[in-house]
Amino acid sequence: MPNEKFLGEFELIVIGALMRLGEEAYGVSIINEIDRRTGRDVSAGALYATLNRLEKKGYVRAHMGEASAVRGGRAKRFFEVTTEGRAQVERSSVALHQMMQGLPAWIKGAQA
Amino acid sequence: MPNEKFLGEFELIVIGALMRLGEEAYGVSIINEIDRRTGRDVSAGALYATLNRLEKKGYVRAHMGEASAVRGGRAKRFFEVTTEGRAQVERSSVALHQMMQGLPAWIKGAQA
DNA sequence: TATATTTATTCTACAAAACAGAATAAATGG
DNA sequence: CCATTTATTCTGTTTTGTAGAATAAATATA
Repeated sequence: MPNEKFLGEFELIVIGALMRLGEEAYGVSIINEIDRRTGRDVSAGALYATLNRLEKKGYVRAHMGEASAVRGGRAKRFFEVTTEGRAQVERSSVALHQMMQGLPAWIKGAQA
Repeated sequence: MPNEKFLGEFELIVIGALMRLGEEAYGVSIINEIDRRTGRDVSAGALYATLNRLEKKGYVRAHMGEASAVRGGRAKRFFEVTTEGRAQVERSSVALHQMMQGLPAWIKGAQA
């Protein structure tokens, strides 16, 4: 029984943010990136819950940052997408596009 | 506080199927269309639950079909996307694309 | 060196979405 | 009538999505 599941909508958004941020991806920067790109106001709790689930599933990997805070404050936990995670994004991407491609409501979004 | 929510991943898939099927959209044909396009094996229960939820939110509208079954069997319940529903697809589409556009895992899906 | 401040993550709880399988319904051919 | 066919509804569970309070760790400073 091969991999049968697809990523959820928010999971996709979160992984997208990780991919864009690269090295810089941690809690606050992820929240900001999502807000910048989608106008979505994500709470910390919501984000970490999703991040932890994705980690448990092996789609993202985490590591603690150096204690190099410039101004005070707790250490950061950085995240990156795994190869598995990337594959899942592709799977979901394909499914979504196969279903939506050519539909006006979808295309319009694509070029906005 | 205007409309702040986005469609779920499966909701998007289902509405996509409705848009493609047009007049022909009802339980079984929707399940088949989703399978054809995404390889996803959707159970009747899962589909109707989603359809009903979307109806409650005003994103799809339903009407019973004529009693014109060719071979026996219960009447069909046909579904169509509302203007509101179409707008929601667009909203989700924009958000998703803003976040994913340009990422290899997303683009690859688009042209597959 | 206490403690206020800053930055960030974890915890707790709950609502919504996704999903399966059994039950039920309605139609018709025999 | 009753078996068969086609389709929807019901019931229950798991997974995702979400917020807000609590907690943690670091540093500046009184």
